[in-house]
Amino acid sequence: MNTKLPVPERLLAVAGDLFAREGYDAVSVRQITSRAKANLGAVTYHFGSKEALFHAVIDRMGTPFADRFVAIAAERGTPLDRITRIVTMVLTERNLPAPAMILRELATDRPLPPPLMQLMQRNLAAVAGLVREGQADGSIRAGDPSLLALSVMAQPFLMRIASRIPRDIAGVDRTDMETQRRLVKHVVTTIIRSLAS
Amino acid sequence: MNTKLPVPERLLAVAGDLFAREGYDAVSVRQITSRAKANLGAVTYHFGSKEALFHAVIDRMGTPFADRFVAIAAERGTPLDRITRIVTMVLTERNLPAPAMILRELATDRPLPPPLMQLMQRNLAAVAGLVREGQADGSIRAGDPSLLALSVMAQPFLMRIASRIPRDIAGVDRTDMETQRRLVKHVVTTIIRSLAS
DNA sequence: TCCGTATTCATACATACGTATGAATACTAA
DNA sequence: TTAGTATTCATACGTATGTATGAATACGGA
Repeated sequence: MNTKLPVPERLLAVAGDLFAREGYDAVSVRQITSRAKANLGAVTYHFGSKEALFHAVIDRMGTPFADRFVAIAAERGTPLDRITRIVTMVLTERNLPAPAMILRELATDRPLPPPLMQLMQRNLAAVAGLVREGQADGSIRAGDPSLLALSVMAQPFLMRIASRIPRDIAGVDRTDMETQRRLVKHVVTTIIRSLAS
Repeated sequence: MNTKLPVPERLLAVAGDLFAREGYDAVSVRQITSRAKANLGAVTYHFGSKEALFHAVIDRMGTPFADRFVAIAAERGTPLDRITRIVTMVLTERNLPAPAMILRELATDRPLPPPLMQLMQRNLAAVAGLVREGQADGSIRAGDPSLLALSVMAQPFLMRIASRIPRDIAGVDRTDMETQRRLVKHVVTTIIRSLAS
């Protein structure tokens, strides 16, 4: 870990990586501080607690993620175009820990961290807005925009983590460039078919 | 926990509940044994280790789950009908811990437990088979059956865990009967639209 | 330079963890 | 009833956990 950066920054980066990959419970404060080349007490000192650091991490990785949603939603193009762009972004962007993080927390009975809730709220609102736009101009079929937004996001989120499923089971392999292009095309086609009126 | 059942049975039941709700790392052997009214050493004695118990739990909850998939796939009706039945089952069945378990493990970088892999393999194979059937009789559009199967399952799996999202964010609320019916209808409609040729 | 605050550091604390141990008890077949 | 195995039980071991403590050091403005 780059020792030039300030300690809280290093902690956020390392913790973000570890939490996203292993989950909150599987990562210890000692792992974080040692990889960040910080003292054991640094988490308590700079963030107050491990949980507070976790929330800060969600915030830090979630804000630019949601910003991308909002930015794409504000671009030019038909609503279906912009939805396609968001879906493609979620599928192809490198180092995008948010989807796995969101799915893991959703799948767990623990109370959702407030920053995670806010993050999902922003993402879904952006997509739901596009759905409403499309419904208004007749390009998207009728239906609850919130539900449709959830349906839209379900596939790219799941496909992203499903790249862990061996190819012989699911036919997904994110490492191969050509396979990835086919995957994006597949997901986009599937989503547009489910949305178009 | 019903003390009439044999200890390994009780351990499987309690551990299944806890692992499904909290995840492997957040559950301790002491929690399991105390709720199962068994001795602390019971996990080691009957299963060998906490991890072995985890695998046994996946196997025990996964087998009937996958059996349902295979059974429905073998029923009468058009392929789209049977896919609809599987999707409805995943969405409405009570006490179905498998989807959350699968999503959480997929979202985590740890090696997938072998029984979980086998479970997904069976589920996806059942759906992919139906897709192939539908492609053969012309009712389902062209496309990689494995990918289409993944696309089909993405929504019910995500919607099941998304019931944790407050209604004002996502419009999902599994507790209300009428809302649930609407949700099933929505998901089924969306999936059929994305599959039909 | 000096002072006061901010940060780092090593270490301690209490608790929790998964597993091992060996004695005690329960059970089953002869 | 007895012998032998299966299971239960309390407890111990070593290690790991998140956080607290107080001394040491670094730093920035007067």
